[in-house]
Amino acid sequence: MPITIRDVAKRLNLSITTVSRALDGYDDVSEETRQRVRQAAQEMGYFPNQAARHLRRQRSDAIGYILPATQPRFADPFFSEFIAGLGDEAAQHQVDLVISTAPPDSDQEKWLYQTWVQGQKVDGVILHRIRLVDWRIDYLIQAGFPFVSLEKPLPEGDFTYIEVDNRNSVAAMVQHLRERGYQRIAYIGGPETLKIQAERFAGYQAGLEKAGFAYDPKLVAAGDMTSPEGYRQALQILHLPQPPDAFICVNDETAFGVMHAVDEAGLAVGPEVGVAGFDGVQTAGYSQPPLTTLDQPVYDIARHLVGMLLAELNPESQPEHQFVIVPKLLERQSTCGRVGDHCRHGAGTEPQP
Amino acid sequence: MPITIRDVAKRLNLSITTVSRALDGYDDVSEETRQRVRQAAQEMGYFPNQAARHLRRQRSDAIGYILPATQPRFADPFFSEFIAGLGDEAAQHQVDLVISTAPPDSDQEKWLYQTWVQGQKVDGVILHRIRLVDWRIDYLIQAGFPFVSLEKPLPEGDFTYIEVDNRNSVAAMVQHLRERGYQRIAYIGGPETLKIQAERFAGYQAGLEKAGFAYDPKLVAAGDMTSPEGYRQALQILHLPQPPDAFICVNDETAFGVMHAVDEAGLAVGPEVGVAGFDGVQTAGYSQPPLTTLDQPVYDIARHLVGMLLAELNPESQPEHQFVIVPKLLERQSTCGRVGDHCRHGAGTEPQP
DNA sequence: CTTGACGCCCAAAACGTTTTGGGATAATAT
DNA sequence: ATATTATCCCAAAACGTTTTGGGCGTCAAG
Repeated sequence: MPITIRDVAKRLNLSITTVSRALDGYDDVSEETRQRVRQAAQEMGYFPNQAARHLRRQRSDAIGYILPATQPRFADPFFSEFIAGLGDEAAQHQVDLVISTAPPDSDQEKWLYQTWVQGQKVDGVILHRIRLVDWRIDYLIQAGFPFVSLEKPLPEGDFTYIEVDNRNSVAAMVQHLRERGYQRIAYIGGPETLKIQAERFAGYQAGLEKAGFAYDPKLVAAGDMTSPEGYRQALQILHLPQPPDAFICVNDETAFGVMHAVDEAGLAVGPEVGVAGFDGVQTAGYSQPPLTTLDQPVYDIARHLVGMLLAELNPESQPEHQFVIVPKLLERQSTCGRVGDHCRHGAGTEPQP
Repeated sequence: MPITIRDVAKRLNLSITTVSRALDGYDDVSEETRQRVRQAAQEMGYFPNQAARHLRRQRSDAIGYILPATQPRFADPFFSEFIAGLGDEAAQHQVDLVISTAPPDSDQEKWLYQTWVQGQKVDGVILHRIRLVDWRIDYLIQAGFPFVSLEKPLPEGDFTYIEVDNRNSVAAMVQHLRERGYQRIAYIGGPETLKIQAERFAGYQAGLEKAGFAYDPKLVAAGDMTSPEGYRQALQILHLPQPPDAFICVNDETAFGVMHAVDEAGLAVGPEVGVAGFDGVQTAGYSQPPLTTLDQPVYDIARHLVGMLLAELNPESQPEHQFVIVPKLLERQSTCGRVGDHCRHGAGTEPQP
C-alpha cells in the first residue's frame, strides 16, 4: 500500500536506480533530474522502506539499550535522564534508539541480546550497570559487536567507556560527613553483583579508614537501589542499639527512602542524622531538606556515550575511547552537620548571630 | 559474517525453506527434522536477520514512542515510569520499543514520524501529551497507521485510548484544599498548547466556582512542567501583594519546584501554604513534606497502552478501545491544612494534645 | 575519423528471510 | 494394479532497497 521507489520511478519514467541515487545525492545524476526526483518524492510522500534499506545496507542506523529492570515496577529518575540523553543524542545523529527491559542475568536478557546482536537489529549497544561477572561483555567481545559502557568493563582490552570515579568520591563523602560532625556512618548499598556497588562500598570502607572510624558490618545493608528498599533498610538500622548518625546511600533514590525513614523515626534529617546520596538527580535539589549527593552529569554522560558509540561505528576519525568522570560533591542541607551552625548555610537565610 | 539460514541449511543438507519452517514450528516438517534443525541452529548460534524478516513479513515487531522533549535537558520521573511500563509490556510480548525525542511541532518531529510511519520502521505508535491542535493525529488517521494515545484525541472517530479524568479530579483537588482551610488557591500550569493543561486548568476553574472562590488571573502561571520553572513561577506569585495560600500544579515535577520556592520564601509547606501536584510520581511520597497529588497509575497505564496497541495490530479478539482512569487523590502533608490540627495525621506520629 | 573521457542513466544482482505452489515418496483406499 | 491421500520436503518468487558494472551518447583531443 505505501509508496515505493518503484512508484516514484514509474511516474518519472526513470529507473529505480536513478531515483535511489538522486535521493542519496550521488553526483552521477544530473542536477535537473535530481530536482525532479526530489520534487516527485516529496509530492508523493515517499519514504524509503526501512527494512529494505537495512537489509541492503547491512546496518540499521539504530543503537540499543536494554534496561536492567530488576523488578516489575521500575522508576528511577536516573533512567529518565539517561534515556533522554541517549535519545537526544541519537536523534541528533539521525539514528534510532531501541530499548527493551529484561531482568539482569535472566534468560530473557540473553535472548534479547542475541536477537539484537546476531539478528543485526542494532548497530551497537550501550551497556550499563556492569556486573562483577558479566556475560554480556564476554559475549559482545566474542561476537565482535560494537558497544560502549558506562563503567569500565572488567576484562582486559581496549574498550570504549566512561568511568565514574566511585571509590574516591564516596571516600570523599565520608570525609565530608566527618567534617560536619557525624561520627557513626551507615551505608545502604545496592545488589552485591553490581560493580558500582562494589566500588562505592570500597570507597565507604576506605573513607572510614582514612577518617579513623571503625568499620561496623551492622551498619551496612544491601538494598536494590529503590526508595522503598532504602526506607526499609534504614528503618532496620535505625532500630539498632547503637544507631548511626549518618547514612551514605548507593544512589539518590535509596537516599529518598532513607530520609523518609529517618523522618518517621522522629529524627531531623540534617541536624540529627545526615543523609547523602549518589547521582545528582534533579529532584534531589528539591527534596526537603535538599539532598547532599555526588552529582554525575547523567544526561551528558548518556549523550557522550552515544557519541562515542557512533564514532566507533564510523570508520572515520577515532577520538578518545576512555573518559573518567569525577562526580561533584553537592553539599546540601541533608548533611548540614551536627556541630556548630552550618545548617542552612548558603541557602538564602542568614546564619543566626 | 554472521550465520545465515543458508549456513544452517547447508550443514543439514536441507533447503532453507525447511529450516525456516522448522524453526517457525510449521507442521509440515517432521518432528525429527525439526529437532535436528533446532539443535543445529542452537549450536551454530543462528538468529534470523531482523531486517530480512521484517522486509518479508511486512511488519517490524516494534512499536514506537517519540518523547516530546521540549528542552535539551529533560528529566521527569513520569517518563521513566512511562517508558519502563512501555518497555516491560513490549518485552513481554516480544516486540521492541523504538524511542526517539523531538521537540513538539518541530520539523524534526514531523520527519521522524514520517520515516517511522511511511518507512514502516514500526508497526504502531504511542502518542502522549496530545496538543489542542495536533498534526500527529490527523496525519496518522490519514495514513491509516495504528496508534493508541494517552488522552483522548480531539477529532471524532473510534480511537483507542486511555483517558484520564483531568477536569473532575483537579476540581476535586480544589475542594480538598478548601476543606483543609486554604482560601486563595493559585495554579501553576503547563504549556497552553497541551490538552492536559487545558483540561486541568478547566478543572481548576470549575473547582473554584463550585467552592465559591473568585477566579484571579494573577494567581495563574504557565510553566513548562519542570521543577525549575515551577520554582520560578511560584516565586513570582508569592511576591504578589496578595499571595496565595495554596498551589495546585499541573504535575508533580512542577510541584517540587513550587515547594522549594515556598520554603525559600520562609513559609511552611502545609501549615502555611498548601501545595498539590498531579501524577503520583514515586518520589512524591518521599519529599519533605510528602506531596499531596492526584495519583495516576502511570506504569500500568503505559503497559495497558502497549497491550491495547498490540491487540489492535492483531486481527484477533478486539477488546475494549477506550478507558477512563480516575486519578486517586493522595492526601499528604503538603496540604495538611490551615485549620485545626490535621497536620501529620496518619503519618505515624500522634497528634498533639 | 578515431579515441578517450565524461555525463548521465539503467538492468541486474544482492541483502536474508518467508511464503507460495507444488513435487516426490510412501501409505492407504478403491 | 491404480487412484487417492498424507507426509515431508523444496525451488523459486517476493519483500524494497542499494550497489555493481556497465551502456550509450556527446564532446574534446589526437
